[in-house]
Amino acid sequence: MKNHLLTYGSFSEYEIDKIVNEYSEELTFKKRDYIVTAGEVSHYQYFILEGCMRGFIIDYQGKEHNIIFGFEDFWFGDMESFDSGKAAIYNFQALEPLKLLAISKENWDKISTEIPSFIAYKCKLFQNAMMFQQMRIAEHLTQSAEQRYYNLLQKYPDVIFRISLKNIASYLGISPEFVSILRKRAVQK
Amino acid sequence: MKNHLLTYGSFSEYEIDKIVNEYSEELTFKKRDYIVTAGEVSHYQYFILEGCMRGFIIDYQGKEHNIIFGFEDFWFGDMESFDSGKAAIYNFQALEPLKLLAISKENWDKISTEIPSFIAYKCKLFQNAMMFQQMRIAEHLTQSAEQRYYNLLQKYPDVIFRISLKNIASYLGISPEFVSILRKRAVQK
DNA sequence: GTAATTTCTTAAACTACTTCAAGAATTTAG
DNA sequence: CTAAATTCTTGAAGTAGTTTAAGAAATTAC
Repeated sequence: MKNHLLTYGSFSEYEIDKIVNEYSEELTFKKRDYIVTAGEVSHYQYFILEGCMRGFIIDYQGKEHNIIFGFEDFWFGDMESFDSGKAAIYNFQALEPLKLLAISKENWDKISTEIPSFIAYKCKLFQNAMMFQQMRIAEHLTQSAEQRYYNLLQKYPDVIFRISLKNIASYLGISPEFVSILRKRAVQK
Repeated sequence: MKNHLLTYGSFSEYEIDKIVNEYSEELTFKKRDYIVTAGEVSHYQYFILEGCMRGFIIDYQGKEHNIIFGFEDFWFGDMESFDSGKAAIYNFQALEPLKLLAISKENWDKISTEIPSFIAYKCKLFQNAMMFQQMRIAEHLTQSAEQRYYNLLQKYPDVIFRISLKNIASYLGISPEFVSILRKRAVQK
């Protein structure tokens, strides 16, 4: 996390130490464990030290839809629940054994007041997240399922080794069967 | 804009005055005018005082896809171009006669250093934008075209009076012809 | 190490939505 | 006020992607 803080923000050694060692706690989860469950209130923000996870939403039919994947050096959490104290709408689940740093709402607020440059850091992260999501919407509007699949593989070639076809399909908004067909097509070419 | 600054940030009268009167310039655009053109560098962030606009992207076939609409009290701009100085990828075009406040990169940076609480304000805005986009992705993954259309009408009933069917269709990622069919269906019920 | 569970593949039938085309209605421009 | 341009509607034909079902392959669990 130290590297990440230094890359996206400007902190003193002392401040970094405070954030990482005083205000964060290290947590581990097994594969398939839930870090955040929709319907429950989430009081933490999480930073991935090791492993990967998915964030998903459950629709009115009970189907799961992946909204996001997170790998090393990635912040996540149900921001809305964290801020408002209302029930989370997203689920976050470990796809590999996960090692996280967790910061409670209480400590998060302390950091924000005690370390002014943390706000600029947050700002940068939200901005990046916003631009990322906007690009993802653009991709949904401009590309076919097939194009979205190849686009993902090209942008994140290693994803395929860590995320199951089923989860990739869900993230892209395609049925797993159709991804299977696309794979076959690619082989035949 | 003053109201918006006070709602989402905490500023003194003096600071607000400085932002609005010293660092912003008022611009007007006619309907169909481009505020930002993809391919050109954009050095401004814009705040809508009156009117509405669309942000869109052009795909490899030359087709336009609406990414966003903005009404009164809305900030917009090609954030990526503004930040990096590279060419914008989004177009922004007036859908009604537009009255804007524009803040140049230079002044934007001045505000950020001279008025510390502006960063927290920005942070809040980016966070809201991020959550909004995330919800939009969730809607694309969980809902059919028909559901997305009704969902939009329910959430923003007045949109229909200000935005053409064609532009609504583009925003939802549906063909205008199909929206026409949906409208007919709704009337028949 | 074996049974149980989950993931992936394949194929056939289906459908939500698109594309194309052409006319009607509305808006814009001079 | 009229012509030109754009937007909206309707219908018919087409297709990208879904659904269902069932077996094969891989992974998980004890």
